[in-house]
Amino acid sequence: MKKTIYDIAEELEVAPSTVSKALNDAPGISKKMRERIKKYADKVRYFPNANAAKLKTKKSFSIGIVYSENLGIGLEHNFFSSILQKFKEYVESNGYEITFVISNLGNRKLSYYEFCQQKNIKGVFIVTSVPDNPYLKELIDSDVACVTTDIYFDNLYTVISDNINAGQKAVKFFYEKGFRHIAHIAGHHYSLAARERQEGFRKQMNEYNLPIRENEVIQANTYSFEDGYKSGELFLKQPNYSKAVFVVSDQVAMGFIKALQDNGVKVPEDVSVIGVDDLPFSKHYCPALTTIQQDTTKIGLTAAKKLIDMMKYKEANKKGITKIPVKIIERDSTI
Amino acid sequence: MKKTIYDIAEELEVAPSTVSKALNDAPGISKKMRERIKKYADKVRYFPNANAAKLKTKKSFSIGIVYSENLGIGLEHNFFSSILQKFKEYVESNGYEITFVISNLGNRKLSYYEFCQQKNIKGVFIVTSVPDNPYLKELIDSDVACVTTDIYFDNLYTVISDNINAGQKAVKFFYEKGFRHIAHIAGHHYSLAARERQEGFRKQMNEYNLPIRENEVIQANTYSFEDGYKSGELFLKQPNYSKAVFVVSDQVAMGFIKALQDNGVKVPEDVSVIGVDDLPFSKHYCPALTTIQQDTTKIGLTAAKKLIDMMKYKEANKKGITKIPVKIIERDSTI
DNA sequence: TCCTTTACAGAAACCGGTTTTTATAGTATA
DNA sequence: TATACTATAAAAACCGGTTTCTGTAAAGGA
Repeated sequence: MKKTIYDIAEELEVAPSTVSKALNDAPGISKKMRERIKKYADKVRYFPNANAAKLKTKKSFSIGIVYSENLGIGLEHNFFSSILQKFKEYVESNGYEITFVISNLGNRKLSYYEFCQQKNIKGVFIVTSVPDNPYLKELIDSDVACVTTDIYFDNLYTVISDNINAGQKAVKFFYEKGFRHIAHIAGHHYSLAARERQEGFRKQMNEYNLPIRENEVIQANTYSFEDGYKSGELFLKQPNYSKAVFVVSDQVAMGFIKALQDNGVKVPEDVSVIGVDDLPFSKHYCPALTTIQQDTTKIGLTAAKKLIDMMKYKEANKKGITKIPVKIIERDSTI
Repeated sequence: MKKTIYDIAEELEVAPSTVSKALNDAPGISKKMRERIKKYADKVRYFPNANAAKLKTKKSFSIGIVYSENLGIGLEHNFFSSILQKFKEYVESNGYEITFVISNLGNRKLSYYEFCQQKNIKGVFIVTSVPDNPYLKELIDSDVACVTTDIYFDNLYTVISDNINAGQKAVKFFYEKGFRHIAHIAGHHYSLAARERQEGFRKQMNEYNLPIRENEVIQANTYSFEDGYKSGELFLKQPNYSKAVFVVSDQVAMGFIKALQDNGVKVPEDVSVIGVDDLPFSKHYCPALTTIQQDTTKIGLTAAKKLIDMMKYKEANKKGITKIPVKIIERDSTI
């Protein structure tokens, strides 16, 4: 049977409170007593009942993950899962555990905030590209520390790739290769990242005084291969299309390239394509994708550190933004 | 401030125990009283403190995930993460939540079993391909219900693809296309799935009385693209190599194919290749991969159902195996 | 009509910790 | 030496539920 603090106390012939204080390094205990108790507790591999402790202290070492699955991709989404993986590693190595914040627990419906209240969760990492959940606002406005990625909210700390710079870097890259006409396959406007990438694209085009052909700014409705393919077909219909294309993401870029290939247009010989992400698979695509790499390791780590700070030191600023630099990975989809 | 059961009791001028009984549908309460209390609790959005409840009842709606990250891939591993995703969806829709079982919590080292003890976790899903963790055995031998995938243990319930059949299906597929020489890129022997796929391969070859050229059973050390590439180079060195190759996984198959392509050997014109998995990217590879699809949805769901059963009904058999059927997806890497 | 059940609600104990309060030494101060 | 202070350990209260025990009024049976 599992030992309680009372067992320890009895076996050592001391008071339960003494045991508690000894194990928690609380004051009011002699060094000798503390060591005796610690040694014994170690020997019998005593572990405190977390529920009892949390009931009293209202503290918990849990960090919530709000992982929206609106698109049905969830953990299979490579970009998010790799951020989450790094996040998880960091917080776990700091003694926290992660819990998915869900909206039905033990057959009762509850909001994200209520879930956190119930579990004494003081900090959450919001990982979603679709900020349309009604529960989200309630959570953000509460006293729960929140960090997010890929979306902005007022009063919320965001860790995100420098997407504007991503757009700029893509244009710069093409410009330096001598291209003067550059097309853009954009993402849906509900995606912040997509909007910013387009913004960066436009900014840098203007900087270089390059004309933007609006018919060559084509919007892909989702981040999918299929919508990339469609955008490729649409692109080919444009008269005298550009020879350089900046695509909002690698996944879309792959579909886009496939459409070109299926229509006899060669990449990179006829058209150069650059994507964004650097998914594990991007380097194995044919052609291997030139892309603007998102640093998922750094995003996950930064988010984790920030969140733990916010939870530890109440005074840490609860809003703001950290932009994670991106870099170009040149491969074979560009000349 | 969050309401407690005492607040409710006071406001309704009844005893706390009465409130508890009413909300839990426990006997000994009149219908009228029960409804009055429930209605009021609903109105003020009362939610019980989970820690207090768990402290007393020792029940929890947590399911542990032992997610081994020895290879540093963790959640980014597509096959596992997609199983996990389905598992998660199912258990969550049944009112459970998932918790990652970790070995340091709040700065204390503890074994998987101790973690579960502490958190009152009664069931875990073990997702790992490398069963070398010393903590694992302790957990499996304990009273915690365990379900796993992709590894076998005595006294443990396993949900796994029918890998032997996968090997057989691959050989059959080639045989029916007229191939009589079939090579196999095998996985490392520590992987159960890899061993079984090879077993199926050999079994079916024997069935057809086809000779197995042992020099064409090449072992890839890991499931990586890179090792696939290496095995491709090695394969090409074999004199008069076969025109049909069954590769242990899609990832390895992609590397394998790349090696052939880089050496001027065309797939499928010169060599037909079939993999196993059907990763999200497999259909986008060039050539699109013919593969034996693992049904991750069914694996995840089956594991979830089984585990919940085991937790609910103690008598449910704790060991056994469910083999999930696989099916061939024919694409462009085979003639 | 009187006694025994039964139904229901309240009181109290309990889960296993933590924290506050109290008691008792031993030590310092006057 | 008497008193005040400190350090330490025990006792008790508490966190917020659940469960058991108790008491009482109404219903049922003789």
